Amino acid sequence: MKQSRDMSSRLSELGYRPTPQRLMVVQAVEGADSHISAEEIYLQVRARYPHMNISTVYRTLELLSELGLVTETDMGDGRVRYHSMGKGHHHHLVCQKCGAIIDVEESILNPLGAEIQQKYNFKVNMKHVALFGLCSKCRE
Amino acid sequence: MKQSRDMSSRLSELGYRPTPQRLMVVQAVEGADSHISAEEIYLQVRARYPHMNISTVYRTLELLSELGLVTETDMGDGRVRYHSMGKGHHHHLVCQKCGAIIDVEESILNPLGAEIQQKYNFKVNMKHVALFGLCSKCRE
DNA sequence: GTGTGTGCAAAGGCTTTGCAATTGC
DNA sequence: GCAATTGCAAAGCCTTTGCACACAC
Repeated sequence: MKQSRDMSSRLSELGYRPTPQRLMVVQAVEGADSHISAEEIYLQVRARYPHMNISTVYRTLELLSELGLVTETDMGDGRVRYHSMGKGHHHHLVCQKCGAIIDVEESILNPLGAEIQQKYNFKVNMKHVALFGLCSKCRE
Repeated sequence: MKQSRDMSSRLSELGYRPTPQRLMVVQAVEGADSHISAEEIYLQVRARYPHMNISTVYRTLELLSELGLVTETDMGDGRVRYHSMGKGHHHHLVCQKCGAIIDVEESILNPLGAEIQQKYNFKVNMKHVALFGLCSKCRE
């Protein structure tokens, strides 16, 4: 997995050890179809490596997040979800009724971001956007 | 307070008792300058009514929220904040560095909402939007 | 060796729940 | 009187922290 190798070397470059635990967390994040929670990562990694500990998962995610290698998004369900920066990002529409999560192309928010930057001198973090509402099914 | 009277009659209309506890929670939400947390409401109400209990606050807020009388917003700090629907709403820019919360006029999101509705048939809940990023001070 | 990283267990913060007692209609 | 509502205490959920051990360099 090329991405993981990148992350691995990225870690050593920055003076962090690319430990097996860290690499397994990285792989889980990169292997996930979509945003993945700490617990999901934990369960996935633990299947291969039973000693894995949930605090290590959290600590690794915190580190990766600080380094800008993964993003954290709160989908409104009381837990944080993680996503690999390397995979390109997009935004999310979260249905408040059925919980469906719909991915949205990134560019759709650009005009809004530009306007907010201009009017409020506020730089919107475009890696961290979730909008809530009602999906097509639930609107019927 | 006119709003509170409205809420009070609203509650009885719908078959819910306008108990003192509920009315005090309503007043606290309406009296707040901005979004207020459950704990802030609790402390405020308890100052006048020492028996008040935090679970009653949560239960009341849940009810008010179901009835569409207050909105819940997660500002990304791990707790939910509440806002009276009667006071008109706006959106928020939350600085990820200093935590500042900047109010944004509601209309700024209208074009985006329209586009999402058209392209994804998803109805964005415009009462529930917070965008994260860096405020002007922290960008320097 | 020395500092970095891990595992474990415990605590932390916010929110929810079970249940008996109380209240309002 | 009866259902709705409250207070209390306990639990629940996700996440963080303290500390001793283990590991890498």
